[in-house]
Order: sequence, then structure tokens, then C-alpha cells
Amino acid sequence: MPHAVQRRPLRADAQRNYDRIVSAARDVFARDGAEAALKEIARQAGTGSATLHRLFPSRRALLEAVFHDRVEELCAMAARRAEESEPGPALLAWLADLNAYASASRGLAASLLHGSRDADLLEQNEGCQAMITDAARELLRRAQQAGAVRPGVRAEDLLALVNAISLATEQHGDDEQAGRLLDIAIQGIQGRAA
Amino acid sequence: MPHAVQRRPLRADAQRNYDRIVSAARDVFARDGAEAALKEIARQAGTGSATLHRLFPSRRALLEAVFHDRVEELCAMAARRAEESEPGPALLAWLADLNAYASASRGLAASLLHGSRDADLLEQNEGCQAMITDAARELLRRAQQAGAVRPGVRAEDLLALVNAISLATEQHGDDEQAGRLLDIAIQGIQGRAA
DNA sequence: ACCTGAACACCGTTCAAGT
DNA sequence: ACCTGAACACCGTTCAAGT
Repeated sequence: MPHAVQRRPLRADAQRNYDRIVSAARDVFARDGAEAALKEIARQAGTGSATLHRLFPSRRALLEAVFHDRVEELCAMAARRAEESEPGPALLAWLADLNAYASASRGLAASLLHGSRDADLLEQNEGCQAMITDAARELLRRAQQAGAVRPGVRAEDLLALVNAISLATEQHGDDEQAGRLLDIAIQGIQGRAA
Repeated sequence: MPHAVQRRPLRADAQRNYDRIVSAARDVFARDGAEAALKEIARQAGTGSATLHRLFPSRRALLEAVFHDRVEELCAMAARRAEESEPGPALLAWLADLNAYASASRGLAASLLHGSRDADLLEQNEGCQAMITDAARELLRRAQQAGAVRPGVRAEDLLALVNAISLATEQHGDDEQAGRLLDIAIQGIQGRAA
């Protein structure tokens, strides 16, 4: 668990608020999207808005907390794909997993998987984004070694592409198109002789 | 000019406000991005905020007005590329044009080029988006006929991809990555034997 | 016809006051 | 230690009142 976040335990009531907020955030994000009102989340959680801001210093921190479990699943899935299939197919299958997840969550996880570089968010990079990038890097390394994916492609590129596709098709709401775009991306990373 | 918008002329003072708002919007969008505050634009234009909302019923309408000239340039560029080069290279060159424009405007035009399906925006579809889609469709048709691009790819996919890449790398702010992603997309649309 | 600015219902964030 | 809700400075949008 190289990326588990070290945190001293919260006082009992703080922990209760933490859980309530994450639970409310799950619902409200699902209903209103990633730009949902934080005040609404605090309201739904029955907590003061300042409590939310203390426990989660940024919108991103809250999103990380909400999607942490699913990101772990995706990492576990990466390991399983690597065991079950040859390097090339393993990567492609996992990209499909990633895309399914991204479009199922209506692009919610997009900002997580790809991430930004806002100054105050640098420390958060040890969270979901690092986990998923590591998983992608390992699958990609094997696929490139096997010649199934052309060199020059980076793990960050793969995440950015899936992220980009789900961002762009989210507003548009066209799942078929998302499929075609992923197809194009997959064709694009494969070696000429694949 | 199949897509020119028919509008009866505005009264002199209304036209003056219209121009001032577009000019202010150009500056403020460039400074603050596509989510800039409309009230700030009205302020900068020296007009009441209600005037802005009457003249431009949606944020998108204002963006269309601001970027209309550049979109026309892109369409003209498409015609020139088609004249100057063979079908395959013409399309690829134009995609590079499109990408250069998108990243130069820091993803500002993204929502324009790709568009959404919000109910109240349907009539706007006769604007920039339709112009650019027509231009892309013609270049793509020729490239596909020449076998340079595999069938199944649609004009909307190309716009969505460039849009997606510029959206995703805008937050990230990484131009090198944008280049790699466009490369992947271009590889992805080409026929196997290209 | 067109314009204005106050009014309304919201935000995100912070801070004094409480327990 | 932790929580709360009012306070602050903003939004987008609308509407009465003006010219």
C-alpha cells in the first residue's frame, strides 16, 4: 500500500461528520454532477458548511474520498488483467474497464484520474491519481515491451485520453460516440504491426 | 452562406451595446477562461447586466459571437487545405490547424466546436458548430474516399477528439502532452495501410 | 424599443461564538 | 478539539421603473 494516506484518527464526532459528508456527497455528486454545490452536500449531511471545508479543504479532496474505493477496484482490476491476458490485450481490456467506469460515473472521476496542477493540490497527488497512474504505467510497460503498443506513449497519455473522451461525451451524452472515440484512441496507441 | 444567421438590424444604441459587450467578452474570456463571470463582462462593457442577457440569451450565444470570425477562418482554411494537398494530408493538416486554434484559445472554443444538446440551445446549432462540422465532413469524406482514413469515423468524432484533448490538457496546461494525444488520435483514424 | 440597477435566490469561504 | 450558523463577497437572472 504505497499510497495509503497517513492520518491520525479523528475524534468520534468528527469521524461521524466525515462519514455523513462522504455519504451525502456520493448522492449529490451522482445527482448533480461533479460541480454540485458543496453547501447542498453539507445541508444533506446535516452538518455546518465550515465543517465540510475543514474536513475536505478542496472539492477535489471530497471527490477523492467519494471515489477512493472504486479507484482501488480499478487498480485491482489492472493486476488481474495482467495475470489473465497477454500484455497487449491486457492493456486494451483495462482501458475498456477504465472507460466503462468513467462513463458509468458520467465523467465524475475524470478530474480525479487526470488531475490538475493547482498549487494547493500538489500534496493530494499522492492519492487516487498516483494509484491509478502506477497501475496504468505497469500495464503499459509490459505492452510496450511486447511490441503491442508503440513507444513514446506514456501512462499519463492513456489516462488523459480516457479522461478527455469521457469529459467531452459527458455533456454531449452520446455513449456510442464515446465508444468510437475509444476505438480511435486504441487504434492510435497500437504499433503499426499489431 | 447557408449558415448565416438572419437577424433584423438592431437599433443604433442596441448595436452599440452589442459591440461593446462582444469586445469586453473577448478580453474577459481571454483573461478568465470560458467560465468567466458574465456580470464582469457587462461591467467591463459599461452596460447593465440585463442588457447582456437580452442580447445574448446564453453564455454559449456570447461565445459564438466572440469566436465567430475565427471559426470562419477555420472553415476557409479547410477549403484551402483541400485545394493544396491530397485528401489524406489535407485532413491531417487541418486537424493540426484546429488543434493549434483550440490550444491557442486555451480550450475556449471547445464547447463551441463540439457543442451540447441543452434544450434551449438547439436553435444555436445553426451557428459555429454547423459551419465547422460541414467543413470537417467534406475533408473527411475525401480522405475516406482516398482510403487514407478508415471508414466508421465521423466528422463529429474528429471535432469531439480535438475538443476533448484541448479540454483535458487545458486544466493540465501541458502542451507537449496535447501534441502526443493529437498524434495518437491521428494514428487512430488512419487506415492500417496508410 | 431599449436600457438600467436594484432585487432575488443562490454560491464558496471564513470567523466569532459556542460545546 | 470540534462544531455551528451568520457574515461576506460574490454569482446568474429577472423585473419594475425609466428614457
